[in-house]
Amino acid sequence: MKKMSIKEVASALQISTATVSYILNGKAKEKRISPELTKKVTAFIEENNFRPNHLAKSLRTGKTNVIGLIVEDIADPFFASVAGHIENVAYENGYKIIYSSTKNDPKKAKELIDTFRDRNVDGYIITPTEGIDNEIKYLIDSKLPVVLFDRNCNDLDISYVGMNNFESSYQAAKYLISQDYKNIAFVTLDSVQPQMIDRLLGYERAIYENRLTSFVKKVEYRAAKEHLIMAEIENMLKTEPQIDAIFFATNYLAITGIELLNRMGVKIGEELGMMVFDDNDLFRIHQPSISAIAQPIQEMSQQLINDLLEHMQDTNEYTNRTTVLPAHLIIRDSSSKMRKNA
Amino acid sequence: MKKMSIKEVASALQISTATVSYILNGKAKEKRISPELTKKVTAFIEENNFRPNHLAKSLRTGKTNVIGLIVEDIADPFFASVAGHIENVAYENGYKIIYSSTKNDPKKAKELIDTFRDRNVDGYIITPTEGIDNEIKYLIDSKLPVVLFDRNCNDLDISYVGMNNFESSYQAAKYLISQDYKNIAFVTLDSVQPQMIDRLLGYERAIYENRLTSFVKKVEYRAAKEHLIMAEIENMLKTEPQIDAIFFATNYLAITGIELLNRMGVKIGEELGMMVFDDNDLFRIHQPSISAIAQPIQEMSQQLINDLLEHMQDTNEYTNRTTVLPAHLIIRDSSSKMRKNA
DNA sequence: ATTGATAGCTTAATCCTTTAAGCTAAGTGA
DNA sequence: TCACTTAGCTTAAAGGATTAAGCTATCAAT
Repeated sequence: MKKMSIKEVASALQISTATVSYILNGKAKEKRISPELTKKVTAFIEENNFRPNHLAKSLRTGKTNVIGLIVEDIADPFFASVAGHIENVAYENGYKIIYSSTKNDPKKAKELIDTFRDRNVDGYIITPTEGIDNEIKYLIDSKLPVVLFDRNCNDLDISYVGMNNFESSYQAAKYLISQDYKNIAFVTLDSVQPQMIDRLLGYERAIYENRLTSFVKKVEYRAAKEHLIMAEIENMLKTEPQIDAIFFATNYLAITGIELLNRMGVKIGEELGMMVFDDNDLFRIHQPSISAIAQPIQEMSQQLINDLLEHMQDTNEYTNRTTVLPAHLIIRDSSSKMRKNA
Repeated sequence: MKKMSIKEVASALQISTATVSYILNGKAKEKRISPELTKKVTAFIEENNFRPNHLAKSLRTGKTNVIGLIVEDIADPFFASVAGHIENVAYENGYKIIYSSTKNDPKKAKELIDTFRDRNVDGYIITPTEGIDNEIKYLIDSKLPVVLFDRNCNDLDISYVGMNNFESSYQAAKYLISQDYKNIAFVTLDSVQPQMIDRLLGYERAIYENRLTSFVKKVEYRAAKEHLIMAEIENMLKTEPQIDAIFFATNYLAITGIELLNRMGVKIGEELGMMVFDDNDLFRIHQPSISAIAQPIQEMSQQLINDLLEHMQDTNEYTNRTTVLPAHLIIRDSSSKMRKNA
């Protein structure tokens, strides 16, 4: 059973395809199609369950009603959650989402942007990798709606939604200090990503302001190499036994770290304070529970998709905006003064 | 800078669009285009960075190279992980993925299938909701490649990939029994989804085989209603104090349950054995660590996308297959005899 | 010289919509 | 009666590819 075309609808009703098209697109009045005919056509379409061919429509109009979502890794709960939120709003507005993961590989990121261009997506949501500014600039120059997310490209005039990494990190570190921790280590990725650098700087500012010593451990993250990370952290703790708290710059570093500490028999909270960037069920449920900086996922997603929709609606009037949302500092047991009782 | 069309390529080189098209599609030899001309055209295309319009191509050929992925919730780590695996393989084969979440709402699921049809996706991966058999049957009847996932529709002749819920549940319950737990409660959703029923039946079989008493608690899951679930579980534990182990039928039920038990001060592992369907970082790291049945995500995803690709490659030769993969029973501290020392 | 085959292309229909421009009949005003 | 409007459509080009069928020149064989 082949799909019906607008042509068949037209010939069945002995009218032209233009008329059908106008009616389909709600331009009946504007094009002065009589209400009677409009009703007749609508009824026929309903009855025969006719659905216009989206491809032909897109070819003609240049609009696909598809949003391209390029994230670091769709399997990461953070990005998956964003994908979920975005989807809700997008679907309400008639947009579908096509996703892909860069795995933080600039080459793959470039390919993805190219592919999405080829596919004529109407708008882009991108977590940029390093060295991808040119591709993004190219999109902007082509007047294509783009919103960056999670990481900014400082040199571009473009919409961006993210959180205040520097400030949150600074506040979190300050909180640890207020709890009388004196030697706070910062475990982060060996990365030049702006958000990672901001997190580090926020920590360092709090440390310097309080005339404390900074202990920064940069580890290289590679899938399935957790034991290497553990070794590095263990080594740091042994070399610098004065460390009394650890601030993890990411979720998965913390998970690896917690596993190590459990294995080492170090009592989190009592012997070692802890703070983590990016919350997780695990941190809430762990005993003792672990303090975290929760990204405002819901708010960011909402802003993201709103910006993009607005941009897609009127490409000319839209002006870029940078939205930096505050994170939620969630204080739990791992960073309380509990350890003093030890 | 408008995008170049095949027409412009042709006229620039003073040849016909057909020639260009044949060369683009690797049919140069077959169509006896001379190697010189082929080279010339390839060079021109390369130089001017010409990329054919995918929409036009799709309109003509009827192929979009897009796979529709319909899951319960893309934000759920399980489905997100599947999405990640599928993406890898799909992209290698030139397919893009468009996703959406049913939220287990049959009405939404139907709409999604319709929308994907409208968009001419080449193949479908679906976690069906209840009452959606007709829509899926319609897809099959239209010779569209579909692979079901996670939950089967028993009445349809269709490819399916899932795990052995009954067997895994049975084995897990048997393991608990072997550890001398005598009163094992099963906490599950009040759902008629086949995989949930299988999990329950697996548990019950192990219970009956060992002449034990079954304690089944069915709770209604609704977002942000965790406290209701907690109340129900707490009530059960108070009414039936003889319960010495809990088997949670899903990940998030267990997370809620653990939170409650921590709050109640019940010592997991020592006072109460525990087993969970569907693994999670949390269960590995929790102290004591919590036993779980890990879904074979990687294997399922691989099978899923392979089946679908094969089906899409030759719709006629392909025959449906049902793949039921074994789960991984991961024994951790929460279900060892440790409690006997208490 | 004629036929046939083959290499090496081209022509033009087709996929299905959208939409600017045009056409016809009826009604209005002078 | 004639010129103009207006209502209510229709015509046909365009969007950018694919592909069956056809065309021409060359060369070999008879």
